[in-house]
Amino acid sequence: MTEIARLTGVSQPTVSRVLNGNQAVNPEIRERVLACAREHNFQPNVIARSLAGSKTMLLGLVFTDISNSFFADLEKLLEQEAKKSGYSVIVFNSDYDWNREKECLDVIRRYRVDGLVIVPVEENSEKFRSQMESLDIPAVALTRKTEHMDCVYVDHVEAGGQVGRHLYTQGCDSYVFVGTEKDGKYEGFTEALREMVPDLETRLIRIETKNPGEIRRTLRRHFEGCSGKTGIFAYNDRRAVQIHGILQGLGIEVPGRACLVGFDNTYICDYLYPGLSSVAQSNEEMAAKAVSRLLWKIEHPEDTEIIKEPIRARLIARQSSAAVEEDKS
Amino acid sequence: MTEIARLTGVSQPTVSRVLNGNQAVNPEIRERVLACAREHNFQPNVIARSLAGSKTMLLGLVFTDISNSFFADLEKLLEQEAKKSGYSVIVFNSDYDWNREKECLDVIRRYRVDGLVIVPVEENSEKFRSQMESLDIPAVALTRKTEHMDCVYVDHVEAGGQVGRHLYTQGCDSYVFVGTEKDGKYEGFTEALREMVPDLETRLIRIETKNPGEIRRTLRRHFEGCSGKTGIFAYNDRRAVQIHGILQGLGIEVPGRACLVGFDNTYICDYLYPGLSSVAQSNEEMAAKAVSRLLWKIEHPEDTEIIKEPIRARLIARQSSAAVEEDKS
DNA sequence: TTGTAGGCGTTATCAC
DNA sequence: GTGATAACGCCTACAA
Repeated sequence: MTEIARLTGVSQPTVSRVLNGNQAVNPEIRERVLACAREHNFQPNVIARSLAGSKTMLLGLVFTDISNSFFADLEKLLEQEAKKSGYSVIVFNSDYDWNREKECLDVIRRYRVDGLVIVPVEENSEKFRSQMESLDIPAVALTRKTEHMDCVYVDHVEAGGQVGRHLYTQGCDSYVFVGTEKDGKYEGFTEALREMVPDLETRLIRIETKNPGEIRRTLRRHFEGCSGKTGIFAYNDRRAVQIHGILQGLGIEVPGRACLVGFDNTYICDYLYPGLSSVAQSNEEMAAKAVSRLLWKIEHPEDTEIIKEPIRARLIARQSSAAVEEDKS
Repeated sequence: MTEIARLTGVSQPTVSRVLNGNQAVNPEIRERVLACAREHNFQPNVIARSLAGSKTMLLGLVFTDISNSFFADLEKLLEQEAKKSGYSVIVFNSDYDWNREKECLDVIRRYRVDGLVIVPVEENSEKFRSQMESLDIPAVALTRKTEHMDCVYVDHVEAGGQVGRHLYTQGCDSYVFVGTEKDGKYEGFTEALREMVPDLETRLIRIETKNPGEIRRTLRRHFEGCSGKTGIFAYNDRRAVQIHGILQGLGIEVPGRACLVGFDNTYICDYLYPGLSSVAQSNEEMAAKAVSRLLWKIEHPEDTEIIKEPIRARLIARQSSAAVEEDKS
């Protein structure tokens, strides 16, 4: 910048004014400066600007595991949204590990980012709460419902309910949930079913293990012991694909004997045969809401209100949970 | 920092020395300062440090599309590697678009990152070359073989050869390549096959479209017209899964009538039924080599040598390309 | 409209 | 060993 000032024979602040479009500058000088800047492909030093201005134009992004394509997709969208307002993102992975998460937050503090979007490892632990408080940076939790800070998340309970009603409607009379008990999807799933299936307890099993052999044995036992149609709900598509493969190996027809529903609605749903029903979360919406809320907080630090923004998911039904066998024309 | 100096009754530069472990400081003062820093959970302002020191401890990462899980995986590994040396990463997506790539590079320049890892949109175009030159930052190209700059990439030609030989060995007598002609995998695949199959031209088709209907028709026609075993090689797992689904829909047994091989060896390979053979690129190795090379260049700016680092992939054979039908016990 | 002066939070280079 | 002092590149007054 000083260099440009020297070359154009004006003072450095004048160059600054021109480049920032501030105030009024002599049109002639403006042109001269702009030309020179273009010629040298001048890019202002954001670091210096940050130091002087106190805004870094950086957003910190902390994921649990960006190699999970669901988060990868979010990162892309968040970056896009941030870019619209001139922000760049600095990205971290906590690997579902508290200590790493803390390390990430420390580094984030060192960089004096203007805001933070985080997928917490343990969203409602006291540890996390106090860490976020001591951080004291505008922040939004993504994907998880938090009590003590702003959050944008998909309503898993409601989504689980959708899946429960769907599978019931497809004529299923026994059910399998693949995932953990603590999952909101499980809660919503079972709640919805209980309304229609009085003796649900005897008709529902839950599979938590990831061990293929164990899953295989459990499913075989299940299907040997019942003749009706079974509705299977897996907590994500990855899991659903695994179940799908195991069912094929066991010779259980989908959707003939088992209706299968996944979660995340990833590309694989269309590629699998039969097409995998899945619950679509609108990542675009989540990313947009998270960033816009964050920017608002950055610009209005006085506003300490905590906003919880649940986003409704929607079930995309495909052949894997169709009531009738599709024709293969 | 000044604050800590005030609280501990020493000068600010002294605090700096303590915190950086520089030089010799009075042990007593050292302890006092460290204690105070810990108490206030002091994190040095990297921005200011960058301005003064001229190192930002930032690496720029430019991907074509991080929502592709292959790149997402790389991002995670790159970040891990960078972190080992105290670097953080600032992440961009070019979306396979020249202009966006240029925008990313501009922003990267503004942040005065110490180094850059980039997956180029068009690795050997003149445009890209000149952009990288004018950037004038230590940089390494990832995934693509570049002539004018350092690169770390998987040897696709060699990998394609492995697949060709494998499918031939499995007893295939006709072949399908799914992907573009310009792909190194195609080159290696056909070269290897040509050595063993004299009339390859009549036994090989290539599918480039992503349209499921078109693919389906092409494959149906192919299998109606030949009775032997067909080897199918898809340029990535995503594509392979699609083909896999279409084959199932057509009632073509895998690996009975068709042997299928994908590329990237993603999680899905184990989950699919039958398990999908695939080529594993060592992302760990790529990430580690890219970062270590980059750090070396950062520390030795005088070294202008260009190093090309091809990495060998390896074929992971699973049931989808097994010579014999597996037993379903 | 433009230039001068001071400061952002560090590091580095001096004297003391 | 330690404390002044001058950068680093920019922004924001304020003065001209």
